[in-house]
Amino acid sequence: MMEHHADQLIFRAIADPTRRAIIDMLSSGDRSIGDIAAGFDMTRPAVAKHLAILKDGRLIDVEKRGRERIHRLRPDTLKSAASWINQFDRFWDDRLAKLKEVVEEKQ
Amino acid sequence: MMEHHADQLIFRAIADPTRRAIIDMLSSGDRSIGDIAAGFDMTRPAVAKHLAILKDGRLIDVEKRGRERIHRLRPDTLKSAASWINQFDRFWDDRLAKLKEVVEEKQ
DNA sequence: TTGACATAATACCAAAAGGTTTCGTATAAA
DNA sequence: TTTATACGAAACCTTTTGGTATTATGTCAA
Repeated sequence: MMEHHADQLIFRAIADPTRRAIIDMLSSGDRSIGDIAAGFDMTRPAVAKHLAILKDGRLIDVEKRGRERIHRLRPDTLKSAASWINQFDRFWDDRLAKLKEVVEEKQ
Repeated sequence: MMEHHADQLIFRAIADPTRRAIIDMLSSGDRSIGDIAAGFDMTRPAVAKHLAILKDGRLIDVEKRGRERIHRLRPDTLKSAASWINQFDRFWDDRLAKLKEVVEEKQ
């Protein structure tokens, strides 16, 4: 089951809780680095690093507007991660069905 | 949007490509550490550490059987990660619909 | 009982991650 | 034109991560 390099960048991007919080924040509207940093107890360069990693994972796009950089969540990329996770749906169903059988037997 | 510590352990567990490969491997059957290590170019202690992290994230269960430890994928835990990702479904749909509008306007 | 085997536990190492401070540059505003 | 602002980039520090090698322990098998 060979995996693409791009997938690894996505998983790396969502591995950090700060970056997931940034994703949550951007889902309610586009923001500059300063706006985002204001929501965290962290310096701007630190936030900028997180944003660079999110950009590497193609989870956000950046648009230069005047002296600001507006960060916008991409509407598609997270689906790659979702699809890996969802391949276990059949596994879950099978296992939970077996568990149900065992439980019902014991009654 | 406060997040549970347990969630962080799950994301940490799936962040590493070796651990995702182990998850894939275990989805086709339970295995001992030695079995798993045979599938990787890596020493047994290294694999054992990955398994410990997967266990912390409650993605696998371990059963002591004789002198072996059998590792079994849990059928439920990955759903927490899936649910975080899936909360963006509405966002994707909205954005893609808007993109479609823009594209059609330009034609 | 003795030897082989599966794993645990520990110590150790290099590289990556996550943060800071400092300084430089481009743009906006006075 | 001068000043303030938003950001980039680099240097640096500390902790975590992912790996190794080594040694110890418990269990099976001859």
